[in-house]
Amino acid sequence: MNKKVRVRFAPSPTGGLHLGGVRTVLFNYLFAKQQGGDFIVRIEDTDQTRFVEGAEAYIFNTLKWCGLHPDESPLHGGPFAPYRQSERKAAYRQYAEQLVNDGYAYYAFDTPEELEQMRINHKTAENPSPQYNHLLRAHMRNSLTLSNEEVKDLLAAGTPYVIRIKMPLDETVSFTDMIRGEVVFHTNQVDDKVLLKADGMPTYHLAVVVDDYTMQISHAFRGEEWLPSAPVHILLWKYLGWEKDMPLWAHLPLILKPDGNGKLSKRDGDRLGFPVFAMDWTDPKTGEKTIGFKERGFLPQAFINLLALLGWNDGTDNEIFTLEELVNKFSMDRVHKGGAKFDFEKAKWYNHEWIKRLSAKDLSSYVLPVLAEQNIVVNDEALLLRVIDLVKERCTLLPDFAQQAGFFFKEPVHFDTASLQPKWDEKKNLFFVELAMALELSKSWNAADLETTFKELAAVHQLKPGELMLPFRIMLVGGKFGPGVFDIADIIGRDATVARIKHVLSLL
RNA sequence: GGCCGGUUCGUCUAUCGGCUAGGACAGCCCCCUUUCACGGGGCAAAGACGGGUUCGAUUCCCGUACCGGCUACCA
Repeated sequence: MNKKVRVRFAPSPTGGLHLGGVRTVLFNYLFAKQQGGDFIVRIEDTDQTRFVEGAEAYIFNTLKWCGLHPDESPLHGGPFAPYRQSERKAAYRQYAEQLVNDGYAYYAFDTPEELEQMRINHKTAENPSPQYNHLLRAHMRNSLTLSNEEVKDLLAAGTPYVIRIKMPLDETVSFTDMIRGEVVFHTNQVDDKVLLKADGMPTYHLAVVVDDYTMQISHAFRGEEWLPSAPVHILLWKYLGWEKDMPLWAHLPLILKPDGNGKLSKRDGDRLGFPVFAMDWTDPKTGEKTIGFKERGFLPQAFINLLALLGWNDGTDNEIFTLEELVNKFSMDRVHKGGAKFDFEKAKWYNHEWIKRLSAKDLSSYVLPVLAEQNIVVNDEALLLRVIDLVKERCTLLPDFAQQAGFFFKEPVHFDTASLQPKWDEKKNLFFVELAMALELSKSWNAADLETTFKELAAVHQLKPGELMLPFRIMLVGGKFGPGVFDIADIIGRDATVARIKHVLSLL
């Protein structure tokens, strides 16, 4: 029997969503949609000390921008509500206690100070991070070392305690990862993770198992950093008696720093000058703002595309995929095992490709705001589309449209006369004076005729068109950029063309 | 330190035992273009190391090295 595919993305609302997070969402989404399954978003907010205002809303805004719509979530509702772990708090304790009763877990009364002391006492060169494990638990204050009476008294007195899993001795825990195959752990090496915290909240370890079970999750995909705690989760599935319902696991490779090594972090983006978060994120406490891919000028299509290809490919040379194509072609067994260093240059290339591919019409809603930044209001849509088609191949990021398209709608504020000055002379000046006159009188107005007029006049003045084109360009657009000059003149029209020539002439 | 994972051009990657090791980004050169792009062509660039298994290993196995992750009452 095949149970329905149900996957979940389970972020904790502690800040902006970064590349790796979005990719995890994406792989979940692609898998779910391909299998005709459900994509669930569950908020893992069991650590109340790390709660960050606005982070949850940010996550949903990001998903919306990416076009990855959840089937169930705290925002969208669903049959397994609530989807916030903080709102499911009451459910976890009974399972933790059931585990204690069944001998799979125990109460631990050690205070944070005692734990710290233990770590200091047992820390050696060979063992820099002592764990609360099968050896050390014998020396700590817990229901394994204390008598039943003592435990009862402590509990009755309201002494703070946590519930820890009791890792079995000399056992082997293994599972088959969809990406990595068989992974084996030895229980002696795993510590007694806290399941239920002193504040009554579950830790991730308990919550993820309980919720994945209750929400009937069929496949659980998460970052590779979770691999070491997998044995705890596997054992919990077993101890809770749910083994046959355990989801299939896949641990996704990490996204690494472009230089050096290590996991990509927000800091790396700041340091190297590229976004790491999907969208702008402002920390409500510090007011610190971190730029996102969206605001940096990426198209969601490109963002999704580049993320998908970071660790996955379809086996062909194709690198450009729509979301729909990804849904069709994605497969977990083609996901890489190794981590990938993030390359911002390649990321930009994806965006450039998507700008070139999208129609002017599709691009216009992204270009309009860029132009509005420069106080340009476009009310001629046909003109806008024509301009976009003319310049889009020159735009890598959306803000590039400001320079490439702005001068079609507004006279440049700055003219690069410095590039003209050195080679400027009276002959050229005269040419442009006459060009302005000729253009004012010309009967037709199109790129081809403009070019003819221009070249004929150059011949009359015994000047090479080549040395006049750049000046002309600078007069029309302000600098050494933009599409063909005659196309520009054609579009901006007679009045603007003549006015800009005269204006720059007056500057020289 | 221990445990787990990983290792093909600078980077992302193809290869499911036959390879003259392919593609893409970045780099360099040429053509197109009297801006910049786009487009076209080309150059340079890789299997961490050592053992096996095999007619044959980048591909399978083992070891070593290196890189990464984890090692919290954080996720």
